[in-house]
Amino acid sequence: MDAREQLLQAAIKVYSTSGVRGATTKRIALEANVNEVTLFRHFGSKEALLQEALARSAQALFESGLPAEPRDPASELLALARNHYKALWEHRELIRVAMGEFGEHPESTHVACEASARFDSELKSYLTQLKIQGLASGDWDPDAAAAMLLGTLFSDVMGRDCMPQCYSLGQDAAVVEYLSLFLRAIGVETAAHVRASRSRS
Amino acid sequence: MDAREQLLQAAIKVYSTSGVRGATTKRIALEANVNEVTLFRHFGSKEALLQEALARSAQALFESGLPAEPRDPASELLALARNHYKALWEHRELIRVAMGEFGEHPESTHVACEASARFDSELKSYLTQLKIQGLASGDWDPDAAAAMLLGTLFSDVMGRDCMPQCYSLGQDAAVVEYLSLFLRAIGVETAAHVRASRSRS
DNA sequence: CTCTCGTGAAAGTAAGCACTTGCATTCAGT
DNA sequence: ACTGAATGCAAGTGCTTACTTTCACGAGAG
Repeated sequence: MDAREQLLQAAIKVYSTSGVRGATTKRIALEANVNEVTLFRHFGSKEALLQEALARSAQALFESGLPAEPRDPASELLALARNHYKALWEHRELIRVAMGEFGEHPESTHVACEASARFDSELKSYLTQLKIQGLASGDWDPDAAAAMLLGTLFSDVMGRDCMPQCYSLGQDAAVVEYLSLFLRAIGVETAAHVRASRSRS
Repeated sequence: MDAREQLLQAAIKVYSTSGVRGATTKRIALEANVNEVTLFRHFGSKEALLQEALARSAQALFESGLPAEPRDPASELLALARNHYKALWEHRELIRVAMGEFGEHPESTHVACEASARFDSELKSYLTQLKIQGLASGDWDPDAAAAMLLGTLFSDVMGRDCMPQCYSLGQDAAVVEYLSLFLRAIGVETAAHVRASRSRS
């Protein structure tokens, strides 16, 4: 196995549970089944290793998959919500730790923030299109609406294992409920679509 | 000044920016304008100090102020949202750091989680009452709705300084928009109330 | 005046940290 | 068979950490 690759993976793993200060070169090397010296031979410093590992992880996190032209908002948004939720869930420890270290190491979270912002802006233009094409009704703000949908998914993921007593619904059922509420909020008609897909889960 | 009190305050301050590992006894003592030895004389260990400081902070964070019987849902919920948002905003660094260390020190976040859960459950029963009394319409789940409202506020606070480019609206305007969307989602009639109060901000 | 109590200052201890050095081993390419 | 690159291992360096020990000082209570 490639020592370099194993070190990168081990680095994210250890960082995800313990942060920058907790991710000691010893622990990373141990996790990678590699000698600690090898770490320095490949990356020069702990900081360089973490930076490379984090940048790589942040890359693949966000994919909206939203069409430029809305056709069936209910099901398109449901697909978006499900995919985004899943991605968030799988990286929740990493996200939590990275957010916690935003105060001290803003540069390391910067990549992730930018990716997330791009995602947010795609959703905004989609929602704006919805209003223009008359597929949604009411006097709401697309920026606020996008923040609401993504924020709801985000905080479900963040909260679900810290305070499970707040989440009586299963994960997919919750996502479907969120979307149903959201569609009513932005005045999208066919809530029946969403209800139907609930039984699929 | 009381050395003990100054140490407690300094502890939260340093912890909020650097976490457990970053909050060294030296830094805390310096921030408190107190000799490092005094820290140990009062609290015995760094861990004990942090535990006491965090427990005290978590206490005062959540106050719903929601009436048991809903009378004017739109304005009652707006007041709730504004107060909650303000409380979250003031403690955002602390919350971020504590969340980031949930993986390693779940016990220290436990107090905060419980307080937050109590808050959530108050909102849930309020929303359930809304449905029972016919002040809200539609087939929505109170648990999901509560998670949606609180989650939206929470993630606005968490995201606003990490990715400001996503938040075009000011803070109060955003809260008002969120609430307006939320009221439509749960089918509460008098959105006019909320719109009117927007100009107040 | 004295005694105690809270504090500061300086020094030290044992452990852990990132990182280095030197040498032995293995293994692929020629 | 020889070379060179990648790795492991043991030891060590200089710094920081939590925490201790010792001594000195000042104020308030008896």
